[in-house]
Amino acid sequence: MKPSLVSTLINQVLATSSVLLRESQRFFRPLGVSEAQFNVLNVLHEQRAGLSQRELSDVLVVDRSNVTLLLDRMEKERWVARTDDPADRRIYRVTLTPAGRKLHARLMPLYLRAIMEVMKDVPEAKVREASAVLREIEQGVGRWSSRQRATMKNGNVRR
Amino acid sequence: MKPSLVSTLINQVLATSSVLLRESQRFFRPLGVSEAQFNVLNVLHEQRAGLSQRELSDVLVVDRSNVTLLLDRMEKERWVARTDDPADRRIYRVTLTPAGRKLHARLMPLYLRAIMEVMKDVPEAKVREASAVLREIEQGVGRWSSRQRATMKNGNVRR
DNA sequence: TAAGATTGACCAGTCAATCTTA
DNA sequence: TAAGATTGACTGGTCAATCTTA
Repeated sequence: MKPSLVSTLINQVLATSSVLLRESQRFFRPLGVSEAQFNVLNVLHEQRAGLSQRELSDVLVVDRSNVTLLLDRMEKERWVARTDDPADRRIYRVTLTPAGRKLHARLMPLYLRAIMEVMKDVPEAKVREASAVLREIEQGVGRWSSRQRATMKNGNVRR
Repeated sequence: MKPSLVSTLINQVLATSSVLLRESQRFFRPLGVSEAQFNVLNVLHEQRAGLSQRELSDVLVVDRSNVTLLLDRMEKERWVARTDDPADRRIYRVTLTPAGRKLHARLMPLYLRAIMEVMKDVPEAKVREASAVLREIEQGVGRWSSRQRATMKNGNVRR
């Protein structure tokens, strides 16, 4: 495998995602939410019982500290609620409010229509294939990352 | 084509890129640069004559205003230089300094080794295929975006 | 008029340090 | 000790407005 090929794919992933992020921001902005907030709506919509902030940060692949600020803004808009967990007082259960559900119900069809429009020329088999490769990359990065951390912990010796 | 399939791929692109960004930040940080700065080094390395900030923002797919700040920090480290364009006084030609080239030469092999390690189990054909699909998505988004802008300009009438 | 660069206000992400509770 | 949430300092991204030059 040639390094240039691999490098091209990595760059392509980053470029595509950067374009996706930019356009989805432009798409959501006039609708009153950010792309990150839409993700939160999506995740919580599937989790009627709510999630802890820690769980949210894992699903969203962002730092815990960032979830705090994201939820602060969404709580101010009354789209999500932090309620105390009855069993563990360290934890908030984060849930959608009725307003949050309503917002999600309004945005989802618009979003789906837009991405179907974008992808209408790509055959289904290719879509499946690409998803699978990306998943492999994600896992590869995960393995690489844990190996790195292990190396660091062991003292990172040079000789 | 089912919307859920498309939606899955989009989410996968965003998740993979988010993991890539996070890990490459952790990778570059101890080396003294950010991921965005490494990209700048890469782009300028291929362009001995230098680029305007506008051209840089197009290649990097970021806003012009952001290039200003990025270069401010890199100029302070003496990795890049802004020189006046002899033909157009509005423009800076941005080039790598010798220190910038040296840094690039030091980082590139480390980076290539890391991504080869990450991708070593993915067959070459799949890598090519995935690149192609992502390129199609990127183009699809581009087309969608221009159509949106055109619609906005025409007054965005409801009836 | 338009195009390149900058500035200011904002959102989103990271990390390191701290507080509270398990 | 460890885990969940928060805070503060920082980078990186967007947009809108402004300044200078074409």
